[in-house]
Amino acid sequence: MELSRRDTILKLIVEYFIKNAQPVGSQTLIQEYGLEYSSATIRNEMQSLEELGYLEKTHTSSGRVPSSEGYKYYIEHLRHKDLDEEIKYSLQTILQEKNKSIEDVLKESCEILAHMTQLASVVLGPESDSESLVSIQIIPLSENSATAVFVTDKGYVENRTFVLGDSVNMQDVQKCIELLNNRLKGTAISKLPEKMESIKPLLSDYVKQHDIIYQAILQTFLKLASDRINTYGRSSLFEQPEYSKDADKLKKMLALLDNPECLRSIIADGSSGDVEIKIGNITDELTDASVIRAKLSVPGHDLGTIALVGPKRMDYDKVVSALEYIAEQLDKYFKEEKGDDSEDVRKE
Amino acid sequence: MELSRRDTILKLIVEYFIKNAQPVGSQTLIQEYGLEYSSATIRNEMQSLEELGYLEKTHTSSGRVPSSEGYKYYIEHLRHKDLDEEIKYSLQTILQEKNKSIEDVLKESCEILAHMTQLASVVLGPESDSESLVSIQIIPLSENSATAVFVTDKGYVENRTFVLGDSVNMQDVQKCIELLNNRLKGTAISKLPEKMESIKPLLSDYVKQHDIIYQAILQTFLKLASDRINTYGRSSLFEQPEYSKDADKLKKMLALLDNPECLRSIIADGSSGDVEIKIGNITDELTDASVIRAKLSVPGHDLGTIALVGPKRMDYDKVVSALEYIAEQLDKYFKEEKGDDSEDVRKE
DNA sequence: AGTTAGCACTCGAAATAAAATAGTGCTAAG
DNA sequence: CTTAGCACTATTTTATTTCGAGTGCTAACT
Repeated sequence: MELSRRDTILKLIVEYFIKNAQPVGSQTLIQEYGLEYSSATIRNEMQSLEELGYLEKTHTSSGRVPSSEGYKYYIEHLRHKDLDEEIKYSLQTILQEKNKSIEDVLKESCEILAHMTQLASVVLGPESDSESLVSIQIIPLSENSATAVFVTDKGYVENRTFVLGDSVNMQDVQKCIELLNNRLKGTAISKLPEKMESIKPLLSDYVKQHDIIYQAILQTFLKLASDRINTYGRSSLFEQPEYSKDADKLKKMLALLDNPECLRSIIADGSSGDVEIKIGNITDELTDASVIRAKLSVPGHDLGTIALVGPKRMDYDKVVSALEYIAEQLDKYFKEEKGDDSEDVRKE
Repeated sequence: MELSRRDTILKLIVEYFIKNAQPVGSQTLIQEYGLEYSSATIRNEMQSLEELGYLEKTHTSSGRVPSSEGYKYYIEHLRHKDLDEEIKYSLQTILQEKNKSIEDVLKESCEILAHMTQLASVVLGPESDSESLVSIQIIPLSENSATAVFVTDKGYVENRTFVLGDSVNMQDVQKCIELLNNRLKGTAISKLPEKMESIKPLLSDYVKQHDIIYQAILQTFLKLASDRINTYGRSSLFEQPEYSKDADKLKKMLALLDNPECLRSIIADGSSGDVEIKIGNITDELTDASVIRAKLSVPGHDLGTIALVGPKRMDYDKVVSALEYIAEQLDKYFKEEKGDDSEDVRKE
């Protein structure tokens, strides 16, 4: 489909700006892309586009820069939608590996993405009520220590070491773990801390140093139930002129990436399924950053969320295409692999 | 002990510069610390100190700045050596918690340190030949997946998920793990990959899809044997004027922190025991950074290494005192806790 | 009616010049 | 040995100029 002159100009401005991080003037557009219109015509179109809210000026006599609305329009109507071959190939390799936990697949995909897009990426574990405890194992390490391993149905593992001595002994820990295994298998990890509360009396009848052990296990459960969030490619952000030229902005951005709660609140909300995009005004502090987010799931199963974070000026086409590709491939993979078992999966 | 006039002046210059990141002039010293000597006298001393190699000038008519030698002299002869109460208290809380793996204790200590000193901190796991495999457990997650958990004697846990299907079945994985458990218990994690090689033939007689499983487990072993390295408080570095005013320097620093191999090579070498300090010329790129490192161990047992990384101008007194305190407390803790079992420990 | 050449005008960035500041080193006197 | 006094130096700050990329508008052109 042929684009209108106006759309062509908007598209080129967005793409030039994404690439060069410089406001775009009418002259530039002609030189760079050999547009057939005169600079005055282009200026007129630019003026209209500005009135429509798609472009902005940094000062009275500067070139134009896309507004948040401009990016949004670009993403919806103008982007190419074809995924960079290099990214596709890299992701393919990772997504097709069997015997890897989803955790690891998402992690590695995000590393790739961060590297290829020069943005920071974030992986947020699945919601804690769609993940349940499968088993607790106790493994003696030496005469005086043992580690307890907690495994969830998503293949996530958490562990806690007990140093035995006057205050704690092996039998007690073992009894305790046995009891918990019986009582807690299949419990959603978000429910573990409260269920633990109800088991407390039982424990105290049964085990000598119940309080120390109880506290330790409760802590582990809290950790298990809290969001697992990891970031990658922080240092990629240096390559972005927005940040390499403005230390303060970079600082705020990295502060966000270092703050799990805040990051979570930005990335977690929103519905499952499609790729979602927030342009500008990510937080009160970060008014010119963007977040692109994909919540990955197979029907009824939350697999976690991945997101890319960076300056408002980012290659939306590339990022959106890549995230869509990941979502699609994971979907395909689960349909294939599970096959007829899928019934069982959906029941949970 | 009274310090000589020269030492007093050097001490004050180092401390002023550490605090304010500004070259120190004779006038400043008088105003700030009420020194009894005239500015000319101080200038003369400064000149001598410069000739001795302890001070430097940034340009002909600037104030003085400590040289690497100057810092070294300060650390050896002039620092206060008393640990900040706040740091001490925070560390105490962490170091006294029982039932926590060393891994976690070091991690949390480093987080505290990074925060309190405004530096980045690094934890490097113990050397891989002083850590051995204790057990492998296989835990079914659902009809078509299972996770294998690998535990070391230091309480470190690694895991790998197997998706069952056409290519892999439960019996095979189970048989495999059983075999490995029998053969590999007690093996140093650095030796696992090569020992695995020798087991390969056995496996192929025994298990159908040995190759896929073999590869997966080998990968896990490699991961287990590779250095575990984590960094904390990267963003603290922004508070340092060295980095907030020089994006390029910051970039290089963060690149180092993002590069596990390079970081390892800087932090890992050197002997066990004392706190070691490298001032300036950390890498070819980072000529004005410093690293302070403490390899923590109980006799015969490497517990890992922690390090603080930052600009050459850092509060050496605070950092060294804190690291010494951690080393000392861990030592005490292990002596207490292990008690008469210490014989057994030393044998390994 | 839509397009374009021409031109005055705007604002920021880069270059230049001037002033202010914080320091040194040296000399000569106390 | 210490220090007051002073000439000298380099950086930082501030002010001034110049330059250029870009706009908006008007009037002519197709």
